Amino acid sequence: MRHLYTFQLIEAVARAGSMRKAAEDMNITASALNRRIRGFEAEFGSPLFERLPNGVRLNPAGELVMHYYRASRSELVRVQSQVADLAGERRGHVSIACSQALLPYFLPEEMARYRAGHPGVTFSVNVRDRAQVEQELATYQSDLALVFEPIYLVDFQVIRILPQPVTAILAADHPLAAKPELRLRDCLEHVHVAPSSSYGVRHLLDFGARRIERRLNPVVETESFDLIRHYVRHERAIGFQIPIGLRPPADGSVVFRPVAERDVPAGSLILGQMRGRSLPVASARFSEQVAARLAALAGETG
Amino acid sequence: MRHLYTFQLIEAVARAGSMRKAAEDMNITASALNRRIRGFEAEFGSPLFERLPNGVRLNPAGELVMHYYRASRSELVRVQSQVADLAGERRGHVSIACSQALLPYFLPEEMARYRAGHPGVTFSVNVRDRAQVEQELATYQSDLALVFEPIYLVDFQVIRILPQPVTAILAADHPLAAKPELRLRDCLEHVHVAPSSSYGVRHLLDFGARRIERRLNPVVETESFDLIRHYVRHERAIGFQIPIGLRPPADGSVVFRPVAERDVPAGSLILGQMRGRSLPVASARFSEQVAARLAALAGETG
DNA sequence: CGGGGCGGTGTCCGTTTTGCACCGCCACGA
DNA sequence: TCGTGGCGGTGCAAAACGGACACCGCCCCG
Repeated sequence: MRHLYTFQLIEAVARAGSMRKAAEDMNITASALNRRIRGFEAEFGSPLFERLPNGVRLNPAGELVMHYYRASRSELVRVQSQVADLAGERRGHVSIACSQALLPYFLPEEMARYRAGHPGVTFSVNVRDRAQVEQELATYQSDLALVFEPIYLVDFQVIRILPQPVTAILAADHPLAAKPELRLRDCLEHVHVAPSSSYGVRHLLDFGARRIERRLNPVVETESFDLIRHYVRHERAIGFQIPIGLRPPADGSVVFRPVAERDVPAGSLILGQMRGRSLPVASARFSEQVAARLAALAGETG
Repeated sequence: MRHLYTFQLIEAVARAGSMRKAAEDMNITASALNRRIRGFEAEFGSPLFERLPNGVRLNPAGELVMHYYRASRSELVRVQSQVADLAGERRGHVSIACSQALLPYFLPEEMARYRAGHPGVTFSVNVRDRAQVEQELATYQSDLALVFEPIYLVDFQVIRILPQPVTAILAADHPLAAKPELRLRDCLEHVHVAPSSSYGVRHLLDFGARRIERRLNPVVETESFDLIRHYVRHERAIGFQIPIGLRPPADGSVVFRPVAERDVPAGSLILGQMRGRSLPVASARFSEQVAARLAALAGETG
């Protein structure tokens, strides 16, 4: 939309940290860019950038303006999607920031189910750290977040919570596989593999271990839940994951056992959005579907 | 702000109902206006107006766009006022839609008190019908509403309520002045003057009268509370008003007596804003001051 | 059946914006 | 210490954009 072009330029400058670089990114000359920025600053009534010897940086006023721009832009695409909706087009786009555990089963199923009813709707899925999620929403890069144990602050608005106990993954012939529920102490005494510390599951495990004055000692530490899941087939190790990311394999070679909640507290899978924002129709509908599904899952187990 | 100029034109067209009239209002030619509108429609992806033989009218898409524009514009002035605020300027503007009863004492006092601390802040006060208030807020023409018995719907967000019993105004030597509280029946048997039916006080009186199967029979019916207040000095009549609009005159010629609440229910004076909107700093601060004052008044009487 | 008001278009022209060349400034490194 | 390269900013000419004017077809109404 052309009426936001100046803001687009401002954003580019803020991102590049220099007018010349931003000008190149936006395929205009530095002088034209410079003039637009100064023009806007004059019209707005206050500078948006600190001029430094080696570039520029947004000042507080600039931050506010950028916030206005992002909100404004997202609001506009919402209006456009509403208009498309009332023209009966049923088109739209949903962007989701999510945790890795949602990738194998939950999200593909939900997206396919939604697309079955709304073939015009497209999706983008961004895997994000539990710490990055809030900013992802705040900068309007994603409409929805579906995250395990997010570190959430004021701007994060919870739509629905699903408790997820930490679950151990073991080979079917692992000695501990006989028990219906595992104690953390037992797990730590066996060879185990764990996600790296930026993940919620690891956070909960570390918390539980500290309580009994023990530490995790993973033989493999990785960012990939996939790797963990497959590793337990090769060495008799214990992996950890949350139920929503797990389905028992057809051959029965791997089994899942909950870790006792008195040892490791259950975490929460949270569906959320940016506080106070009204989502585009497609995102709002999809969010309702997911919320309903989470509610159903909560009903099954609890 | 220049980047919203097209929307300004769209608004003018929507208001005028015709491009040519709007063009005249905006001091450009109809052709230029026409092209901007069509240009925007093309860029936006959908027409905003129904073309009728004798003009144009906003279609639903256009309504949505106008809403976006108004929200966007108000958001921008909010950002500007925030920037002014962080520059320590303490400037700003507060617009209030209010009922007539607030005009003589409450609002002047509150505005003066606020301006004593913030001399850079200016006010606009719009007297509005209790039915018009919501739209006033929804179109961002006023930031705040301070109204007696508003007809409020979803978009109206209540900040604070102050109960206001209907109060009779009589000459000090009126026969009923001897009683500390008046019954509605007694009032109706005397000569009385009343506000016209669009006012909350009248609404409550009518309601009370219907309950005892009587009707108001005012010898003077007027939109002016001032007129009512002064009329009771000239003929021995009973007028009606709410306490916040009344101060006993120094000469004691006129007295106020509450009407029994079992006859006429107390109404509510309501401070509100548009739901979900974040107000400019000045308006938000003023709203806090008024809310605190209303709370203090509620404490005194209740 | 014509006149007046409406939205829309073709053409011209002025204003605005852009690109190019260049300035002064500052940090950095030979 | 003195280039040197990158930075933001500016003067000037060319290009692009948007507005004004004249005019079209349409429809309502007298």
